[in-house]
Amino acid sequence: MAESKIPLIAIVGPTASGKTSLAVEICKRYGAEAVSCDSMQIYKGMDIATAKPTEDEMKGIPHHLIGFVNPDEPFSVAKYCELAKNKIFDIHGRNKKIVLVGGTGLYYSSLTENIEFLPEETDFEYRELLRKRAETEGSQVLLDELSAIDPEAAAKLHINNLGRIIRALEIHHTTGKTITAQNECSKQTPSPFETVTICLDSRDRQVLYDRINRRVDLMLETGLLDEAREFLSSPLGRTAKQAIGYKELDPYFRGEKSLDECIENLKMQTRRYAKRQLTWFRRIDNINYLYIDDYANGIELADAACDIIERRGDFERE
RNA sequence: GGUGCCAUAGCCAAGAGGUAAGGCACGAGUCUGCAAAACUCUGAUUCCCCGGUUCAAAUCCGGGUGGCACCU
Repeated sequence: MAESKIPLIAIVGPTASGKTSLAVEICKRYGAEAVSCDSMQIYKGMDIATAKPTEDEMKGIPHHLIGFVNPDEPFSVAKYCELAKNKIFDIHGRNKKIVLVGGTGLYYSSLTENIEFLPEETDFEYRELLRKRAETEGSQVLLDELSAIDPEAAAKLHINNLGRIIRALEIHHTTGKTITAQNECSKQTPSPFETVTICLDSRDRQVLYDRINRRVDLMLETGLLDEAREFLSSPLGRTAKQAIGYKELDPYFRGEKSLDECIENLKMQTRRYAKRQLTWFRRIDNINYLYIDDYANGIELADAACDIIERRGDFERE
């Protein structure tokens, strides 16, 4: 049974932990292709802020699902999973191995756990309606309504988490099922993948934070300001506009804050993002941790990664 | 040298005799169609130091130390 599954190597971890270079090294060793698992690198442009791998960094390894969506288009986990699955089947069909690489925990989990998304689950107008009702009647009214149809879901939601309360009601509205039941249904089909996951982290948090700070400085040196100026002046979808790296610089362009203040804030937001990423991966079982401060260089780190990968027996080096 | 103001958590900061607000950061956590988002939890046995007044002092008084401002 397990043999019919597609073996997947996944490299995850917080931003600036070195996923890209490790993934490229692993791809080289196993003759694999890289599939991105990143909610922001999917967009065209946005190269510097999202730290997209450059041609140089890719070292000839094909990278998929990077830079193919316009920033004014909304995107979603559901779309990601559909595209990623197709990509993986395609690569596997060509008898190549796959390395999934990226730091978007939701995308990673949904793909590897094979969460099923149905086509009729969204209704933006209804969402808007609920949002207006929350303004006039208060969130508690909506939470109470949810409690009446799905007490389990309501019990787990905090009153301030309006977005999730609305989503739970929206699902009931569009599918007739509670979100609790719906979530149960969405994980009925077993995953077609057999995944070995490696999460990069640092034993000393400061090591990671120093890398983040340095990388932001590097982004500035390579033209982040120009990219941000252009980004902020073009139409944006609701996903892309959340990217870290542009909105933090906006107060500077508007003359409201000094550049230094904005840069400090950008670094801080990036550090906090890294922390949330770690929280996400921490609660997933069967993740192998590799600590970047345990290794002298990328080769040693890749050797350690290969040891973990080969223990599973699905992979042979080329 | 003189005068005035200030000193509260890592940072910003309220409190003005009745037993230490709040914000940010840090740390931890939640997560099923916006996820680089959104949301939750968490910190001072003590208010620069010493002494005094008082049933009671971060709050009042005296002295010291440090900072800022102005004057000579």
